[in-house]
Amino acid sequence: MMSMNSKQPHFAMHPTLPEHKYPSLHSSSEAIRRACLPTPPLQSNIFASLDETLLARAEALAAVDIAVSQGKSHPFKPDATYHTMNSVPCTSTSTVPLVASAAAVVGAAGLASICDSDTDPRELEAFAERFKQRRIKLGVTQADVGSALANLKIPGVGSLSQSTICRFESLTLSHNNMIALKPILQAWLEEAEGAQREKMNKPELFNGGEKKRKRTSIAAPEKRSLEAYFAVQPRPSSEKIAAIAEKLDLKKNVVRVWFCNQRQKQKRMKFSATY
DNA sequence: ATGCATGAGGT
DNA sequence: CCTCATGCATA
Repeated sequence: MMSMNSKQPHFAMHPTLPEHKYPSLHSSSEAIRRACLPTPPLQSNIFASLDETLLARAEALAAVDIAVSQGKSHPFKPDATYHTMNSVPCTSTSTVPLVASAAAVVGAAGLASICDSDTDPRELEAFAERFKQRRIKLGVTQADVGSALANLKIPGVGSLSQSTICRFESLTLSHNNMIALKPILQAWLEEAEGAQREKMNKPELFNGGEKKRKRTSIAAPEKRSLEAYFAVQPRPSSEKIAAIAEKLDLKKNVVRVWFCNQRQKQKRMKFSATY
């Protein structure tokens, strides 16, 4: 009845990304990344047979894990910046569908060519910082930037949430995501600074929804167990997920999503290289 | 700032 | 069912 009718005006976001603008965020880059990956080693069959052993083992590990108190256990480091991740030998020379002439539009410096400098982690890091600094100077919040993006009228680009802007600034997005967003945010920045020079800007607001979504909260003990399982098998089968879900008394889908999110987390720029 | 969730596109 | 980009809700 009222499960999920109208949330927010889903502008033209992901579903309509004109694949002739940015290095198609999906498929291609995926293959490239995999090709560049060092080693996709074991961890598949060894655990196949001993399920129960695995679970027990993992929980035991979890216990030890917390006892030692994060000495080096999990792959995440909240402070690990990605400089060592320069493993981007994938010559970016392929994805440049020349949009040059459109330079007159936004001001010639926006989303034109995608050169090495745009894919360089260091450059992205530097840009993210400059971006935040200038954004603040403009007196604009992350949320403001997000909604203002829709005013740029860039084909295929709609608004973004405060979450995404925040993640961009803190580099907690995938490398590819950073690369795709950079030109857009850069265009906004220039636009905003130019507009301010003249007069003022016009903040954009949109409707207040109805229908709240509830966020499941996984308790610390369960989370520890999940982390332990994850350390041993990041991609459990449906059956294993079910087993884990039952042991931890969580809904199977919650567990499945938790693993998905955990995998994504590992791939974020800030965490990917250092572990 | 970040945890859990959704949906599109791919296997 | 997965990966990825994103977002709502919330600490």
